[in-house]
Amino acid sequence: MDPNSQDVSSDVKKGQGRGQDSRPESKEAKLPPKSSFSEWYHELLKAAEIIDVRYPVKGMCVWFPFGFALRRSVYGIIRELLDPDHYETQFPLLIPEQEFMKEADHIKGFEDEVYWVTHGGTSPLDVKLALRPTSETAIYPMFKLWIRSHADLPLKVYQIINTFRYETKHTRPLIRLREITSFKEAHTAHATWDEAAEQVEVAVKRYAEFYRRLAVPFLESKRPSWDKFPGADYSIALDVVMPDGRTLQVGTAHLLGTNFARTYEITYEDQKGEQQYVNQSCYGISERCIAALISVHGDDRGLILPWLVAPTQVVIVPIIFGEKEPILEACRQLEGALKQDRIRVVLDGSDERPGAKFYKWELRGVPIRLELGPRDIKNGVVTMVRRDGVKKTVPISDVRSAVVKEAEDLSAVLYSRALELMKSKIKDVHNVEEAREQTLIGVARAAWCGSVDCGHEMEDRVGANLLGEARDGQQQPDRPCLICGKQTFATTYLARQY
RNA sequence: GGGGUUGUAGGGUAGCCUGGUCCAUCCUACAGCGUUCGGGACGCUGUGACCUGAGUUCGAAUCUCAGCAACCCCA
Repeated sequence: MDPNSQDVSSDVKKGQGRGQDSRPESKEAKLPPKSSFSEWYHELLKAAEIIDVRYPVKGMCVWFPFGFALRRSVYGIIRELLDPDHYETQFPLLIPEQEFMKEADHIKGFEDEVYWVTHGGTSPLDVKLALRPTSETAIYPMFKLWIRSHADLPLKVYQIINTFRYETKHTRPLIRLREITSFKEAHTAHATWDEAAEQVEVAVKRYAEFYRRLAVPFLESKRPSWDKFPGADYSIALDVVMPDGRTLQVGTAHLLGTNFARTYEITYEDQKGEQQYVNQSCYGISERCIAALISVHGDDRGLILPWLVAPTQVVIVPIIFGEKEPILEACRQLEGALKQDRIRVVLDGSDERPGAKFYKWELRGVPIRLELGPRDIKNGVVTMVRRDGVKKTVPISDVRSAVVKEAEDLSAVLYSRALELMKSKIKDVHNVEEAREQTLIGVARAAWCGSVDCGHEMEDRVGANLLGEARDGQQQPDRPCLICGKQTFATTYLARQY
């Protein structure tokens, strides 16, 4: 007897009764559809065991082991991209008040969001200590000590650490947190402004490569002056368009010039023997990159992870009929072969039924599933199913190469699908009314003369934020600024932001 | 910043309006045993909860206040 049909009939009966019996189709807590993005997102983080939001402090979450494994492989890419010319370091969490309060613009940007340590045990501290909301004020006093001459430049360091911000807006797991657990911040010092500015470009290129490997397309803008990093000359930002049309800032690079160097007296002796201020840049990525990764690729069934970062890249599901051992043995051999290629493979030998395993591993985004049953063994083949649904039968002798090829194809498919989706959510607009409508469902691209007044007015009248001057758009012909009508070739993105 | 909603086993819920029937309902999960296994198996047995604190009351999951936490909407 098919248990499903049993269930359906009992539901029909009960369905006419009260709401309590509304456990229809879903035998198990299923994911809400991705079209209900917010619910889907929260449910997926829990169901796929990325983040446990139940920790009893607002805005602070726990990484599940699976989520942490994902974090590890994602941040492994960042390390790989930075390590050739950056040193990884670590600076303290606590910053003394005097250091923190030195840079006026910087303080103004963060003062309402800083947690303060005021006591050691029961004794009040003489010097209050700030929990870093970001580490400029921890790092730069040390830069002053480390940098003596032009031979010490350029200096490039990064650290992957937690930061704390007392967010007053609603917190969201991975997106808006009071403890950012995975802030990768890089800090560089250079002899000249131009070199520092060039470093900002290098940083953006590295980040572009990073997101390319995650198969996540993004927008690149120069933030408007009122939205730049506190203490920066300018800021470049990357934004991902989320499924609901809002944008998520997933990376920033700031040109600090000599602003901090003057405050912290970071100088070097140039070739003529004169003291000069260094020029600095800094750039950061946080766990928002994982929020973007999850949100862009996932579907109604759960995560879809690119091969490169999937904690489990291949799952082998034995299909057992009758004799158990020969089938398991064949699976173990397959597992061993894949492990030789350093593929992250799991043989699911639990006594759940195959269907249940399929759903479970799909939820976790495993890119490739291999099924091995008596029929396959008899024919000398393996059934291979890609996470996006493509199903094939391959000779067991070819499995290793076939897996690698499918993995590459899947990444390519993910990227092009994500890119198409992003493009479909961006539209050129020619007046405020169009902009307002478009930003309800996606991103608007509009002409902006670049003046602060027009910018603010545009934000007010459209009811969305200016992401800033688009740096990745195709050259636009001159068009009239949405507000003042002045001809300009500059383009800005407008969006509702997370 | 403003407004709203909510907090009952690991997850989802019923009960709350109208206090006693509740050592709290159902689904799921989990543990043990057995039969199973090509898309969410079944049977039997078992485990597990009223957010925290104060108050009202003979009596509080239920009413009041405060705290903590979560979600939604608007700026």
